[in-house]
Amino acid sequence: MSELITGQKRSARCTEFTEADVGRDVTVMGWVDTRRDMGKIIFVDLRDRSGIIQVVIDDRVSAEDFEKASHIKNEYVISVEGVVNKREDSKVNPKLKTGTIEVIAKSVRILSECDTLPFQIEEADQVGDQTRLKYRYLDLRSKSMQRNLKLKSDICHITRNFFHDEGFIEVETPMLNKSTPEGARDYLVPSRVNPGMFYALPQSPQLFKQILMLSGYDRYIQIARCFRDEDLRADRQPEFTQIDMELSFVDEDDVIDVNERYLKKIFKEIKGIDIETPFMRMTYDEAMRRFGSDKPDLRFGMELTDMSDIFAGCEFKVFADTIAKGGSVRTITVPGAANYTRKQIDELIDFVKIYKAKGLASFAIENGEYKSNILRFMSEDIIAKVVERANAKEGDLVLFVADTNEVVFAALGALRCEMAKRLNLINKDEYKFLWVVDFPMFEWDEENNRCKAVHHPFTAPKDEDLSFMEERPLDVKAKAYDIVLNGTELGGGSIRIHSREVQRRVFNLLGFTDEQAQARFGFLLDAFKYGVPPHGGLAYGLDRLVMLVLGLDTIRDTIAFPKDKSASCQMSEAPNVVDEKQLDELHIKLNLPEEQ
RNA sequence: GGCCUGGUAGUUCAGUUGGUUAGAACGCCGCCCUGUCACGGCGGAGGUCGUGGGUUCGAGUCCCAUCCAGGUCGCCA
Repeated sequence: MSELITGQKRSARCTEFTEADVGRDVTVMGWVDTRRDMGKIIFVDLRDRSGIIQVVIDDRVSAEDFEKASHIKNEYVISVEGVVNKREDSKVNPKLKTGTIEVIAKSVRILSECDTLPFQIEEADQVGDQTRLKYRYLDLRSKSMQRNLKLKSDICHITRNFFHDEGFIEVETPMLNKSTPEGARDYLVPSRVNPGMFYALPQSPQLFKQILMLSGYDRYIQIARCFRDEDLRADRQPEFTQIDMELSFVDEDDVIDVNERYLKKIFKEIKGIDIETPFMRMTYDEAMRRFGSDKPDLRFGMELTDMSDIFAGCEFKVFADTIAKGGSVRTITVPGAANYTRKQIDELIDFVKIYKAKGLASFAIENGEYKSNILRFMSEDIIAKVVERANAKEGDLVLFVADTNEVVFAALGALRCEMAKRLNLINKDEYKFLWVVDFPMFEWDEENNRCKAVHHPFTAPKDEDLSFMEERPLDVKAKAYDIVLNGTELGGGSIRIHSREVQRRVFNLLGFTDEQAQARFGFLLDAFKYGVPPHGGLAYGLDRLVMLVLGLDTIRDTIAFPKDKSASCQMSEAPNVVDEKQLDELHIKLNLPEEQ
């Protein structure tokens, strides 16, 4: 049975009624959240996106309508005409916003029935991901998903208002672009009218926003969809949304300043939290040295300590050799973990192996005694120095990793976070913002035996490093900055190169000939011949921002229709195969791997 | 591509050292109930234990392979 809405108009959403409406004739519509049938009286909790109001159906409706109502089940869509009634004190439900009132039905219509559900809506967030995503339309009815999407909408609204008030102009950039093989893999789109040619979906609006600066738009903002064909993670989707901006006639501090005010506003309006500005700033080098990470979580301590000078040339070959080869020995001091068992330490060893560390040495102070698997290699002098520098006290556990700096930082940086989690050292209500600045300009690409841009090739080097860029490229710092919140990178940006000369030098260092650079980024380089303002910008991952504000574990819970781990949509079954005919039109022949 | 964890009723899970007919909660179906709000009461249905193979007198449980899902490393200029 499916009745018409004809002649009815919804008075308001379920929880938009108050005691001021008592006595008023109203029409309410929504989904049946629960139904309590007492035989001659039926209670229905009617739900819409605003929440729940109780409807009472008894002999005040026609016999026909009562019969209808007795067959109502969960998630039926119904409409009820009735009168708002104030509940007696003993019948108030303090759990509902509308708990002091209810609607006494005069008539009931079943607008739509509902099959048996694959899962109960109120339990949706306990259901496995695959089932939730297959029936995403039901999952989206849940309180938590409705809250998440509403909050994301609010954040977008605040974002647009804030940047509009700051003089930013919102401009759309194209979805169909030229592919540039640098960086992440592109999603490709074949062009039917240009056989054999492909567009690429944007990984970010980077080049276009720089062009907009050159064209004089001065301050640009876009809430832009971006695409990257890389493997997925809990916090990574193949399509995601950036809050993308670019500003002209600025240096680093100007970009940082406007964004601190922006984040302050978001947290004030969304969470009611006053965030202190300016945020702390830390260079990349310091972040790596102290936390083993370029996105450190500052909500807890356990900083890394360099022990290399203490162990240089020591008896313990593993440490001594590592140091001699240019690596390092570093530690973290874990408070109150001296009683870790052999088994627990073994778990930690397995943990650091994920990050390529070959092992993990430990040193505990328990009941005034030293316990260590490397104690026999440590002289009293070394022990004293380690205890002092690690600031190790009774009950502490000092964990050592010896390897190349890269591996030591990765392993101890991750271990630091893991131990904080295990020891419950993280205050979930705390928000520690940090600007990580002065990223290196280049890193060495072993595979191609050349320099690679850490950020992207349009990032400006620090003014003071320009003079030695060709001699010592790996020492050059960039005018690049990341905004980090509680150990997650919320966004990043840089001041861009606006000098053709500097741009040419950077391309040369990256191993691009003028011709190659022209072939890939020609339109930008050409444009830059016609008067470029100094400019820079920043982009946030909107979905990640929402995830952090809401304290969610996965970015999927901030996206209405996300992809699963294999980048497929369980609901719509994208991607799918296409007709021969479609491929023929595109002049595409498939060359699939042989089925086993 | 590597590693880790998991896959048992519609859902979430339990299932002992391998041992009769695989359980619970919620949901679902039927009946009863005029103030419930996680309503309650009575009764009932529902499972090729992801798939294939192996070991065994006997496998949800052990072994091998494989598929699927999630996490993670690589990757993400």
